[in-house]
Amino acid sequence: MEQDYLKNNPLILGEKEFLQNVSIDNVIFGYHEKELKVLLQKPQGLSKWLLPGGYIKKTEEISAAAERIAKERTGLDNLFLLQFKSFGKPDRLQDPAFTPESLSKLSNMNINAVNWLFEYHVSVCFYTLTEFSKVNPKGDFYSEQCSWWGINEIPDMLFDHRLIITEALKSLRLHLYHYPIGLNLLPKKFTLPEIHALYETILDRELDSRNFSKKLIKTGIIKKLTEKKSIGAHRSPFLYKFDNNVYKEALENGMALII
Amino acid sequence: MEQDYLKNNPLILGEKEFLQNVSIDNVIFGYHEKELKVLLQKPQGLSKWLLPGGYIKKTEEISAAAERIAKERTGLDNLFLLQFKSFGKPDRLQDPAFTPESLSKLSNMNINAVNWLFEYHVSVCFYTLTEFSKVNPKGDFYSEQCSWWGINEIPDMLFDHRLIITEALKSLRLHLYHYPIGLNLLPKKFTLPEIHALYETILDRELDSRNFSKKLIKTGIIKKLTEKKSIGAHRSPFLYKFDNNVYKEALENGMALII
DNA sequence: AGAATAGTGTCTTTTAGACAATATAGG
DNA sequence: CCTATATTGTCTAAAAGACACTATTCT
Repeated sequence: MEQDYLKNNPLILGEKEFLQNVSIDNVIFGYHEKELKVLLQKPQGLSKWLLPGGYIKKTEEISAAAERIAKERTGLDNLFLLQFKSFGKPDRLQDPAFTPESLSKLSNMNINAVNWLFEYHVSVCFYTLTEFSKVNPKGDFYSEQCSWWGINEIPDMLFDHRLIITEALKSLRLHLYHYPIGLNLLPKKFTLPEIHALYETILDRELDSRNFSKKLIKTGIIKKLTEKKSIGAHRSPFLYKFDNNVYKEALENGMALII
Repeated sequence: MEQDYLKNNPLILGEKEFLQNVSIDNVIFGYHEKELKVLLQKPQGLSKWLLPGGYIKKTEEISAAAERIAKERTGLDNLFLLQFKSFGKPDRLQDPAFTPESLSKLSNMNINAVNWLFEYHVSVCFYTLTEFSKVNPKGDFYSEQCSWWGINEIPDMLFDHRLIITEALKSLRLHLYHYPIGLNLLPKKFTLPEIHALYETILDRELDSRNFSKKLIKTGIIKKLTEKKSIGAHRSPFLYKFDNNVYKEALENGMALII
């Protein structure tokens, strides 16, 4: 991991290897037991937090760059990243916490103010949603910390990264009405209460369980199994699984789920 | 106009003034009398057509760049441009029709293969919709032609510009279900048959006129006037206008219009 | 009067939304 | 038997969708 990041280190490779004036930022949402969180990093020596982001190699597509960056910077793999918006303002990267001094200290290199990293970068942003209890995010070489933050408790962020998170959340919620989610998020076999809680958490509002089940089942996207899940006490709920064909079709062409 | 473009000419100013590896492309849809068209340019000496696009100055936001570029390259002003997607693949700009020779000929300058213009550019794309009968698009200094093309008769396009048009059209159609359109497109006072035709044209399908009117009026976004429009023969339809407050609110927070 | 287009109403089916009692498994 | 949770049905209101006749204006 660390080797990977050093091997691809923009501070070392610089503008020979990477595109200039464009960058990638990933908003990685994590869900677990009715909690929606977002994965953030804190560079050593800086006081603010950062989205896991990076630069695009001259040889790769932007979507591939987003995946590589997510892996290198957090250790998370096989994320289903969706591009949602690009951000570009001349002063995006001007932040009192991000200076040649802080960056020099962080990297143990001599970074000066005309370094390309301080230039105006247009950031192409992606978001994804994953199960955060199973994954163990690892910060990279430069990150002092890499951790999940509750969506309502975002710490002080560098640059315009708070805005980017807000926009990503908007996109995620809009997405929910047109496309299926949950495949990479719930266990292969899951219960109705589980997927119900997932939707409630993302939308941050209550959904009538009777109406929710009716609608979701009517889309044909989930199939009831004969098995039940045995949880600690009381009644064991039936298990369901996604119908892969319907799911794939809905991902490509959209679906109507008015919840 | 020509002076403006020369003043801002990327071929002359180059990487000192503009961001590298990022560009803007605008998909300008035009509507008039049941026809949906898109504005394309053909550079002198090239055999393929191009979206009006350009580069971002180091001092401007991407949205401002999109507006400036639209104006410089087509003469169109006050367009309501919406960012819809960014495109980035290493070989995006590799096209047998786009070579140092063709560009040299086009610009009367000596452009060689290592010029920054041939590098991998991530294109941030915007689209807009305008009335094409009122506007007289002017090509810029480098464009031999600048003209409207029917949405189903797109000519041979340079680079990935055909894909960009396809994606823009998808976005426009999706947009139609969530946001109002027409304010910059129809005359201030318009008739029900006119706005009906507009929606039918964009969606490329028939909409029952009775149901369409009912739904549109129920949203409160249009108001009936007492005047009628007199068109050549037969019955004169009533005029309507948009309710500016409702329209603005719907633009910001979305609306439900299931048509 | 006739032709062409604008404008509008009703019925049926589907969907949304509100609402709570019953069934079941584990203790 | 008790408790906690899963599951499911009905009613009403609203909306969607199918459908065609009447009104008006101009010629």
